[in-house]
Amino acid sequence: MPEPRRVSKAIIGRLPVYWRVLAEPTDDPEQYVSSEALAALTGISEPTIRRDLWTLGIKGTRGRGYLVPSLLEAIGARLGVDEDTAVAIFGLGNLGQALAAYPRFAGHNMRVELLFDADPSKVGTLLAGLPVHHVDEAETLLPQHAIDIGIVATPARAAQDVADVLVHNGITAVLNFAPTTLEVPSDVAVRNVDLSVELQVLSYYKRQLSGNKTND
Amino acid sequence: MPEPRRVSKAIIGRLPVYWRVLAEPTDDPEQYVSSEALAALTGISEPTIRRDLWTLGIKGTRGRGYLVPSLLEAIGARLGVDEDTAVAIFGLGNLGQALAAYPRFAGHNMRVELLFDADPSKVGTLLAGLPVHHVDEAETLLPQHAIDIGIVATPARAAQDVADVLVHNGITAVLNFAPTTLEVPSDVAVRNVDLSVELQVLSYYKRQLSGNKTND
DNA sequence: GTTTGTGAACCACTTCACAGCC
DNA sequence: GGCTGTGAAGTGGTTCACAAAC
Repeated sequence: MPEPRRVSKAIIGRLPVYWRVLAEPTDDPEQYVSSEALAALTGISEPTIRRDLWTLGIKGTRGRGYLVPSLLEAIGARLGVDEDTAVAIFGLGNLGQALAAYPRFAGHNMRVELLFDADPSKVGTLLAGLPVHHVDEAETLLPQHAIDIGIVATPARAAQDVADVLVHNGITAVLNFAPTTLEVPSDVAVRNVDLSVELQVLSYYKRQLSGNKTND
Repeated sequence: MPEPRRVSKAIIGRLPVYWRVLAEPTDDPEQYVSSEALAALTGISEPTIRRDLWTLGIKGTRGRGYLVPSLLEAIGARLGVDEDTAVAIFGLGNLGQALAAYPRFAGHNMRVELLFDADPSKVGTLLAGLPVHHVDEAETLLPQHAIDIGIVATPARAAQDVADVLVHNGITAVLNFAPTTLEVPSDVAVRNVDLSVELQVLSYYKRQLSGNKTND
């Protein structure tokens, strides 16, 4: 029996959140979790949770909830958390260095495998135990490593060039921290994280909220 | 004349992107920009752009497009980019330090004003020209500074406590980098940036894309 | 009693398509 | 000819509400 419906983009964005709260080790490991309990932990509404799990073909038990281990297993399988994922980071300014040292890669079967920068004074140094390569070497190094995800942490002006190299080497998943829009073929997935965008959005809501007691 | 329709959440998320490409200094400053040109620069579809600007009450000129300076002005006013915004950062690990040094705050009339950490060895040191305070001092220091946005860059286990302090001191905008769901009153805006979530989503799409050469 | 499962209704957002104006 | 303005249509996603199952 295949799952009843197509797994939408919105659901994919929530799966890691479900996985995060379920994978968290608790000192009181409950066998079952209800949509109500999950809603409290994730901030996602109960009906949405039930609909999501139903869409994924995950079966619960009426009166009890969903069996936690099988839930984790099903969601983890969707996300491919058991597969090793290799990451290359481009741009080792403050942010890139922080990313290279990010401790949570390991807990997600992900490992940083290649580091690139354009600054000659950084090339050849070690960062988090890895050598820093010049970005011009990417064209030769990327094919030698089976990189799954490219992280762009360069200044905006360099980001498109990096994206082009990634695309040229068949990488289909890009996490972009540069404040610019990357142009890539439609078969490449890009997620943008732009601090300025987030701050401006918050700035907007802050103004709305401070002057206005009514919500939404 | 007020705008024809309510400005939706989706539109607010796009405004900073419009603003980013429009504010970028170009060596050939065109007077007018069409929805087609904006679409090429932002990756947002033409009909969506026209609808967004119409919703904001921004008028274009048929046959020409939108006048760039007035567009910038109107969008900037919505976002409140001309108002000074003060930011406090909690948690000065690799990420927090990178954020404290982030150069783009200034270009957005934002300034980092308070730094907090729980590590006594960091307290009292200077970071990006600012003294690091112990997080326990937040309760007294936050009221003394008119902080608009709180940034949470602590480990997950400390994040909720920080959020509680922020809420208690009337801060209504929070940018959360900790991999956890913050519980806040409904009149507080929270934006979550979780690296693990982004990577897992990309991991999902990468698997979808690599096995499937046919376009969607 | 509790909690899932799920069609139907609802709501939000995007796109169409073309009239209106430059 | 070029591009905006906008009602109408379409699509996608969320919530309702209650029957079914434990």
